[in-house]
Amino acid sequence: MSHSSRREKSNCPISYSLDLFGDRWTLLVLRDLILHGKTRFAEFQDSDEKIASNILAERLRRLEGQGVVVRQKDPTDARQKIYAVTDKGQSLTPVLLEIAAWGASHDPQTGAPDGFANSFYADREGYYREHRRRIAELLEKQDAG
Amino acid sequence: MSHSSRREKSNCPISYSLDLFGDRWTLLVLRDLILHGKTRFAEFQDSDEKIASNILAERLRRLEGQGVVVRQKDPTDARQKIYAVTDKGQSLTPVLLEIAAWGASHDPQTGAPDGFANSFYADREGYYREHRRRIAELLEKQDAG
DNA sequence: ATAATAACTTGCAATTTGAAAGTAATATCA
DNA sequence: TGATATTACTTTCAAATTGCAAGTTATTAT
Repeated sequence: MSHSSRREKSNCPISYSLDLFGDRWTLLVLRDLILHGKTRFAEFQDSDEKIASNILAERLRRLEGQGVVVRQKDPTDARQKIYAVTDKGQSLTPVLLEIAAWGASHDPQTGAPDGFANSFYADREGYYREHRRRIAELLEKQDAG
Repeated sequence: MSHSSRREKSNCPISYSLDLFGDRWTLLVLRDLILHGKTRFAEFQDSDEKIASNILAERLRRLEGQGVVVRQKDPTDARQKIYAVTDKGQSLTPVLLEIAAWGASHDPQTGAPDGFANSFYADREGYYREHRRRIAELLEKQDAG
């Protein structure tokens, strides 16, 4: 009975999206997965915002249930699970980048790289492409390591 | 002590953004303001999701406090307040449209216009332009009425 | 004058969150 | 091999937030 099931029906696509990630933590987990290439439970817990383990577990369960994330066993260590985004999850990249760009351009103390928002706004498609490259590279290194 | 003040500091631009709109209701209010041209307290209450009046009041107060929204008195009726987005608020349009497009493309039962997501993804900048036109037109009609 | 209306506020029960501690399975170390 | 760490969670419970319903206050309409 958590989340949307008590709410009024709405066929608004924004409302649909918010049923899935309209809370603080879900988008931060997706940020770590999609933008930072994180894959382990403990890695999500390590980020600055310090998500509680019970909340993290619940959010990952929901994301998996909605087909946004998959949970695989780590072949090299049976204690660990590998979390990864599906295509449905990957397609949230532009949402995350817009949110990041907005934050970067309005937070006087942003920690985002200099000129990030401007170069993103100047050529979104180009930025997406470059981002894909960066992440592919990052995950490749992880597999190697 | 509500919202971010108890949280760990993070200089992540996404975290900054979520401090402002990382909850269900704030983005729905912004949707109504930015995408539907709503301007009155009662109009926000009328949307399908049925936000409670105390929550709505609190969210509008925060948005005003953060310079995302302004509250003006209606010159023709002293009971009413006119809510409008500032430039900072307007610049959230791409965030909302990305969220809408994602929802529309993944919700089998979306109520979004046919082909919305595709035409948005095909030419974002073009869509932003057209959207600006539509809203300008809409607000003009409201002033006339 | 009287009744509506608009924009809120208040009170309170119910839900959700967050911090801390605990558990189970596996891996590493001495 | 037995003891100690790790990893990914679960459990517990107090505290914070939410959501309804019912006010309240200041206008405006009849």
